Amino acid sequence: MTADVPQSTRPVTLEDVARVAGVSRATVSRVINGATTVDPALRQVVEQAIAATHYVPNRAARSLVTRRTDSIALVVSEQEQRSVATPFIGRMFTDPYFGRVVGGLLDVLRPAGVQMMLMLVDDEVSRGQLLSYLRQGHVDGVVLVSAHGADPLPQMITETRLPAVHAGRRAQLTGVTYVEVDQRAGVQLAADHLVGLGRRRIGTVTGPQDMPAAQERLDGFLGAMARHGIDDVACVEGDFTHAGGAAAMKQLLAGRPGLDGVFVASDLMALGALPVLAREGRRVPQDVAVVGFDDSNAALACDPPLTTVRQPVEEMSSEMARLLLRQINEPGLRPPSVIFHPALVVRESA
Amino acid sequence: MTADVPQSTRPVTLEDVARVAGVSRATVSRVINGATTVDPALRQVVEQAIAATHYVPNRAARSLVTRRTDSIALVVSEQEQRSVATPFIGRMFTDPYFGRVVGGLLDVLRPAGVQMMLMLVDDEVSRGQLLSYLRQGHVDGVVLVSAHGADPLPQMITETRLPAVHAGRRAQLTGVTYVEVDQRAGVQLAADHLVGLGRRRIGTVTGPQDMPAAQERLDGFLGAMARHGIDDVACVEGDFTHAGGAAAMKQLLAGRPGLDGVFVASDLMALGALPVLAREGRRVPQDVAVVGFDDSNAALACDPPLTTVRQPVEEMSSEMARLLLRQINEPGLRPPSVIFHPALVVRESA
DNA sequence: GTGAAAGCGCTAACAC
DNA sequence: GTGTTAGCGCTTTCAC
Repeated sequence: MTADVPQSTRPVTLEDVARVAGVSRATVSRVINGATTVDPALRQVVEQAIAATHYVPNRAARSLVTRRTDSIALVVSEQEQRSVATPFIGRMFTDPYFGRVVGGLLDVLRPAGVQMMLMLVDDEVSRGQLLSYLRQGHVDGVVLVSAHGADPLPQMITETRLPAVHAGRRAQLTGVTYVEVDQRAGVQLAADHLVGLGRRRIGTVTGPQDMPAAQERLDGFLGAMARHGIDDVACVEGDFTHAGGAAAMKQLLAGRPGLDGVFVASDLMALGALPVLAREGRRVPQDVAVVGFDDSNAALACDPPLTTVRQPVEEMSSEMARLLLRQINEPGLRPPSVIFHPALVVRESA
Repeated sequence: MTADVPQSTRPVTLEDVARVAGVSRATVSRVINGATTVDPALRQVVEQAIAATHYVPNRAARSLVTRRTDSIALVVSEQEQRSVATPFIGRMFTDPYFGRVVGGLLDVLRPAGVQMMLMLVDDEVSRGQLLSYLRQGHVDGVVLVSAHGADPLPQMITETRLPAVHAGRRAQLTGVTYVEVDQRAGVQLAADHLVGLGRRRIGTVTGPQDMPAAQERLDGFLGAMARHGIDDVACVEGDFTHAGGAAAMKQLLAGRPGLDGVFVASDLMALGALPVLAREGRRVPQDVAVVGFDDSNAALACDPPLTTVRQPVEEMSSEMARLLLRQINEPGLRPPSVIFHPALVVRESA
C-alpha cells in the first residue's frame, strides 16, 4: 500500500505531484501532456508520483490557459410546444432518431476524450441563453440538430464563429459544414420500388411540412412518381410520430380506398400505419405495398418487416463528430460537407 | 451607436469592463454576480459598460476560484452490447424512457442555469474514464440512470463524494438519494384491475430480469396475483423493446392459448404485443385484457388505447434535478429519497 | 532536458 | 460601498 497519500480533503494539485516526484511543476505538466522532451527516468518517477497521489488535473485551470474545454455542445432546436396537455419539454428527445444521433456522436467523441453537453433551444429566451453560453467559451464546438425550417439559430451559431456542424442541408444557407442524406435519391428509390412492383394507386404519409427534410421527401417523391407518369398521389401529413402515422394512414385510406402502394416518410410512422391497414382488411404487401424511410429499429419491429430507405444516421452523426473535431483541431479549416447515399432495404412490406 | 468597442480579437475581460466603467474589477464582479452592496448609480454605469463591450464572463476562470461549474452529468450506465450487428452504442438512448428523463431534468436545470453533460458508461474503460472525469471536478453533481442490477457504478460514484441522485431504488444500497416509482404498488393496481374484470387466466410479459425494476414488477405482480388466489401466471421475458414485446407475446400465446388477461411490463412492449394478439384472432379487451406499464406516448399510440400503470417519469426526473441542486447548494445535505405513487390509467385495452 | 516565473480571468477576503 | 490584493491550478515561454 502506498502510504504517502495525504488523507487531507484538499485536492491534489500539480504542485503536490511535483513535490512528491522531486521535480518542477513544468516537468509534471509535460509528462501529463505527453511531451516528448522528458527524460524517460524522470518520466517514470513522475508517473509513479501521479499514481501515488491519485492526481487528476483540474480542467478549469487547464481551460483557463489553453482556451480549450474538450467538450462540445449538442444543440437541439425545436419549436416551442409546451401546453397544459404536454407540460414537459423535448419532443425530439423521445424520437428514436435522436437516440441514434447521440450514439453516433458518442462513438467518435468518447475515444477522443471529448465530452458532450446537451442543450435544448425552444424559445427566444433559451436561444439567448444558448448563445451567451457558447460565447462564454465553455465548449469548443457545436453540433446542431434543428428540425424546423424557419429557425434563426443556425445563422446565429455561425455568427459565434465557433466550429460547428449542422445535421441537415439547411446549413448550406449559412455556409456551415453539414451532413445529410440525399433525401431525393432516397425517395426516388422508394418510388421506383413501388412502381416496379406494379403499384399505380399511390399514397404517401409525409412528415411535418415545416421541416425541410420532410418537404424534400414529399417533393422528391412526387417528382419521382411524376416521372413514372403518376400524378395523382394522395398525400396526408403526419408528424413523424407513431400515433401520427396511424392517424394519417387512416385518413389516407378513407380518401383513397383503392390504394395499392404507400410511401411513409418515416419508419416510426409506418409502425403506426401498418396496423391500420391490417384493421381495414388490407394485406401487406399483397393489397398494399408499404415503403418506409430511415431503417431504424422500428422497421424490424413492423409486421411485416418493413421495406424501407436506409438513412445511416449513426454513421452520419459519427461523421459530424469527426468533422467537428477536425475544425476544432485546425482552426480556420472549413471541412467540406458530406452527403450520404441512401439505400433501399427490401424486406416484406413491399 | 456605442463606439468604444475594440474590434480586437482578444476576448473582453472583467478588466476591460472595469476600465470602461471607471471602476475596479471587484465592483464589476459584484454587479455580475448580483451582489446587493453596489451603489445603484455605479451599477448602472457598469451595466452599460458590460453591454458596450459585449462582455461575457469566462467560466473556466470562474470555476477555478468558485470550484463550481454550474453543470451536472447525466450518466447512463448500460451493459456492453456492441456487436457486428449493432456496432453503435447507446441502446438506452433510443428508449422513449430516456427522452422523458432528459425532458424532466432539463425542465428544472435550464431555469437554474445548470448545464447537462451526457455521459455513457458501458464497459470497464468508460467507467474508469467517467470516474476520472468526475474527480476532475468538471461537474457539480451527477444523475445516474443505471439499468442493470450488477452495476458497480453506483457504489463508485458514491465514493467520489460528489452530490448524486440515482434513478431507481437500487441506490438504497449505497445510501445515495434516489427517486423511484413504487413498482409493487403499480403492479398491484394492474393485477387488481385484471382480476376485477373477471380475468383468471393470466399471463405477463416481463422486462429483462437482470434489471431490478423489471424484477420487482414481475415479483410484485406474481405476489398480487397469488393474493387473489391465482398461482399459475404464465411468464415470458421481454427486453423492453417494441419487437421484444411482440416476440414475447407470441410465445406467451403459444404456451397459453386460453389467456384472458395480460400484464405487459412496459408500454413499448405492449405496443408490440397488441398486433400479435390481433393477428392471432384475439379481440382486446373482449377476449384478452391488456394492461401496460409507464403511461408513455406509446400507450396512446396503441390500438386500442392502452390501459396502463402511470409512472410519472418527467415529474420524477424533475424531482431528481431538484434534489441534486439542493445537495449542490447545501453541501453535506443528503435529502431524503422520494418514492412516487403510480396510478392506473384506464383506457380501452382492459 | 529542466526549472523559474509569468499569467490565463475571475472571486473573495480584507482594508479603507 | 468600493478598491486592493492574493490566489484558484495550470501551461508556457524563456533561461539555463
